[in-house]
Amino acid sequence: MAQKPSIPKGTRDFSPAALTKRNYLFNTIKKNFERFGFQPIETPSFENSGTLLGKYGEEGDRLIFKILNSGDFISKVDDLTYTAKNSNSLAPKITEKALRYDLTVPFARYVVMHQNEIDFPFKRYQIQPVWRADRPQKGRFREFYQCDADVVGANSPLQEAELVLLYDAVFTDLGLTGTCIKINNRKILSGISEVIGAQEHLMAFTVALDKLDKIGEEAVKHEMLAKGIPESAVEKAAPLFNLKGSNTKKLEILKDFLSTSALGIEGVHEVETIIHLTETVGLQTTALQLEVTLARGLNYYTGAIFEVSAPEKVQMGSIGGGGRYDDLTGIFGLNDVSGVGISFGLDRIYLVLEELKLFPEHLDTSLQILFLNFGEKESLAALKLVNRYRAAGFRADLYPTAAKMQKQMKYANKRNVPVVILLGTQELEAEQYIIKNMSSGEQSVKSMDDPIQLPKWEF
RNA sequence: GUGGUUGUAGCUCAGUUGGUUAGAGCGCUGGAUUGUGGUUCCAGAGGUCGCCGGUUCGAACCCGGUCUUCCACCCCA
Repeated sequence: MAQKPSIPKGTRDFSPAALTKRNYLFNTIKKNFERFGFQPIETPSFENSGTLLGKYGEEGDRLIFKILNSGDFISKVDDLTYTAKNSNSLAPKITEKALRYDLTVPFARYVVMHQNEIDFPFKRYQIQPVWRADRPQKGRFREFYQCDADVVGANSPLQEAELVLLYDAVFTDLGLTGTCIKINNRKILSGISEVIGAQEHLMAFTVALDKLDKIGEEAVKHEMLAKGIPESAVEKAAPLFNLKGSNTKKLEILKDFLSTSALGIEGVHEVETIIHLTETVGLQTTALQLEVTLARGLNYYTGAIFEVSAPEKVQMGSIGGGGRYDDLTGIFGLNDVSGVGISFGLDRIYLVLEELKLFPEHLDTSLQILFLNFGEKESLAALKLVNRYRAAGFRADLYPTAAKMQKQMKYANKRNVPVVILLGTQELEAEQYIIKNMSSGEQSVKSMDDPIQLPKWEF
């Protein structure tokens, strides 16, 4: 007996049923991307290590899958590095390529490489798998699809507003009501750290602040102090921990709080504009909410930050996120190209739709008609008929062998085929065939000459 | 990367203080039923108890390692 096959942890096979649903999700998102004027691109599964390393912080580098060089790579390593047995110094010498970790950095690379052929502003979308050497958990995999839409070369807040509308359009299309788009601005966060006198602790401050709704106020304060943020600063920031009320009210409080920080006020104005713009157009099913504690990990964001949370009735983290990054292409040598983008967490949205039973019932792209096989002569006639049905746009198939009728019927049953066509010896002689409805058991006889069409009870 | 958790038939799970030949339901195959599926009845196949090693007269059960699963961190979609 052969060894039992397996797949690496954090990876998945997709069955026909699951993939049909996934495709529905992909297609709905794609359709809306295109409606909003985004164009598709694809980039390679793996990039040169240098393109990816150092772009996601130390933590990110650890999670990048590195690809071993081909050939006799080990003999090319100098003795000193080899005998040192240090992974960190050895790895760069034997791995020159790495699997894509996200879509944003390769996109930045793409923009820089193709800057002369791109017409700015460039709106692109990209749906491709990415890989992370993470430890899997529920809704977290080592291979998963990301689904991004970004605009580069336009720094008007109109773009942010458009992206909010795009989120709304997609979730509305999917029938997913009750999602909440949380918005914040990096400049507000910088302004806060400036005002409370913790400028040099901006990162630690935002990371801790981001955890507020998860671990609570006390724990956040504790973490801030532990990270070296002065107690006076934490106390000063305290009023922001419980910022409640409408967006307008929060904006008022922030304006007051940040009055001494030019940067902070700029951020408040940006958020105000985005909220105003989307309110003018109107959101269908999602809510837009200013959330001062929203930070997000990626440190390339410089302006607006978004995060989408699933409807409250389902236990699921964020199902999307994004923001503005002014300097992204800067790391590849192209300055002053502002970008803003959002991302959809496909796997999580899938889980949410599944849990709320929001997938349409008639997604089935599987067989509509199965022709039973009664033997050589009969199947020949059936084959001709199958092709006529196919030409008429039906998904039709002929059972490949003249197996027992019971077996063929069972097969039709299991595959959920709604209609079975019987063309046996008697029918062949009479130049007829029988159409059978598998849910009602109803049958009707048709002549071979009749037009290709199913009775009314079908579909 | 840290700490914990899980693994028995295709699936969901039983399995006594370590004791002969490891069970059930569902599913699968065949038959009752040579041209009619879902129901019913009968029969059958299918397991190196995740893997490797150790303790023992004897291990699915105890111990160690490893892989896997899920969870909490870290981080993130």
